[in-house]
Amino acid sequence: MNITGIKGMNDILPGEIATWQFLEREAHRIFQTYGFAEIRVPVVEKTELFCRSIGETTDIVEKEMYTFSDKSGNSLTLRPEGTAPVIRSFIEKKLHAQDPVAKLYYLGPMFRYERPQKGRYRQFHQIGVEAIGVDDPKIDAQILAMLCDYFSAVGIDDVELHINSLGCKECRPAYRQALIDYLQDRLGNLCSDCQRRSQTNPLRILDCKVPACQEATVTAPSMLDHLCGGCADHFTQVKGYLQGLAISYTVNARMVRGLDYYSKTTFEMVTDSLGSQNAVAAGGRYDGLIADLGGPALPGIGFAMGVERLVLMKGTDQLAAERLPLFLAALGQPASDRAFLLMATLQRQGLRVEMEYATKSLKAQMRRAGKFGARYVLILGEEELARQMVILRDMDAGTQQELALEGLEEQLLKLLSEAEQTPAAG
RNA sequence: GUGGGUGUAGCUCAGUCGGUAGAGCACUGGAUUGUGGCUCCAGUUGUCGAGGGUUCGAUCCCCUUCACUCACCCCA
Repeated sequence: MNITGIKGMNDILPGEIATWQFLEREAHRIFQTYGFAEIRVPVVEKTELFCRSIGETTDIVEKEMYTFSDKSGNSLTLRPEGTAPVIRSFIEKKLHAQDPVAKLYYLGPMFRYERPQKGRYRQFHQIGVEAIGVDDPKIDAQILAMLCDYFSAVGIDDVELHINSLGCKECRPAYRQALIDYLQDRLGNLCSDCQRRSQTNPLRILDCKVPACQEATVTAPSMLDHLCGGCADHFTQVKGYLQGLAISYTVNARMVRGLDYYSKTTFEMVTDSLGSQNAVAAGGRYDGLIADLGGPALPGIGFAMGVERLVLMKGTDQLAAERLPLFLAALGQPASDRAFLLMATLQRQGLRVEMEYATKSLKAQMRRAGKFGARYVLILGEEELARQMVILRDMDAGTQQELALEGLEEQLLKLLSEAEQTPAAG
């Protein structure tokens, strides 16, 4: 039996890497435009970090973490999300001492032991953003604007922005109790999952997919009606700024977050093109988290995007591979050696060149050049070499010309840079 | 953790009412002694997911198992 990869952990193969690089490149470009700086934190942290930040009773902490002991007996965990490590670093490195506002982004693999399905894997990748130190609703709106900007930049428009407010530690407990009271005499109408949720996470019942549960809760109290003055004002201002920025959104009072640290503004970028894993990006405000982790009492807000889900939506055959400018076809060993040197010289000049390594028929080499989509093929034939010449074939026009071997590199570089100015139709 | 679906060539799949397999694409070569994309011709590729059972004989039937996949759950 061959050694196989691990369930739910995928290889990202050359054929799909162009999409990944594109999505990452656009993230770097846009986030930096908005003043965010990249931060890279380890993939492994002390287990305690995630227990304290995500919440001891969440599914992530209770049953989905890759936790193990290292050789000194420390309990370590592969990060299941990116916010906690970034905040840990922020506190530990005292980034707040240098600048009261920190705008950070990160990208990389996360790990959760879940049953894999479409858009959900055990090693998955997130691109995330954290803005720390600002409680003004302007930053909420700006984060959302940046998120929308990203989606339009990468050409994914089949998404909808949903926003909500979860209140704060002042107003949420009262709402939670009001909801529990409401559900008390309706428990019989709820699905078995929701009966369980009524004990563990009553807010979750609001976005249960079972129609009966939706019907049973149509008149349920809304968090938005129970926000305290500060939270209600904050949410109103966020919506106002979004309108000012012409960002369309849907208020979804039933949207809940899976991690305990969220407060006030929460949001999701959802789609119906991914099956059941419909959130392609999600986030929210986490005003208590930094203090909870032993740092200064600073507010924060952020989001994470699931890269696999972005890739699924973007597709991997959209981005055509850049065509090859030049392919070298050589006939005979001396010509092949010559071509090899020429290829190396041109590559050092920054030109992308390919050749056939084995000695094969010209037909086979031309076929290979065609497969690369080569713009030009340089044929180093034995007869021409004897005359100190080579043939340059224009693959689009089907024409060819002889070039002198002397000064060939300069001629090629000149010709190819001209061809680049006026790209022919593929 | 629970439930459904699927495992046959590198890929997408067909097939054998049980007699150890085929198509298209891809790949290689040829038609053009040294010229790609179109066309035509030829060729190569399989432990028929694994283990066991029934049988003269199993890729096909039965059992077990593993893998993949979708959904529940959960979430990016």
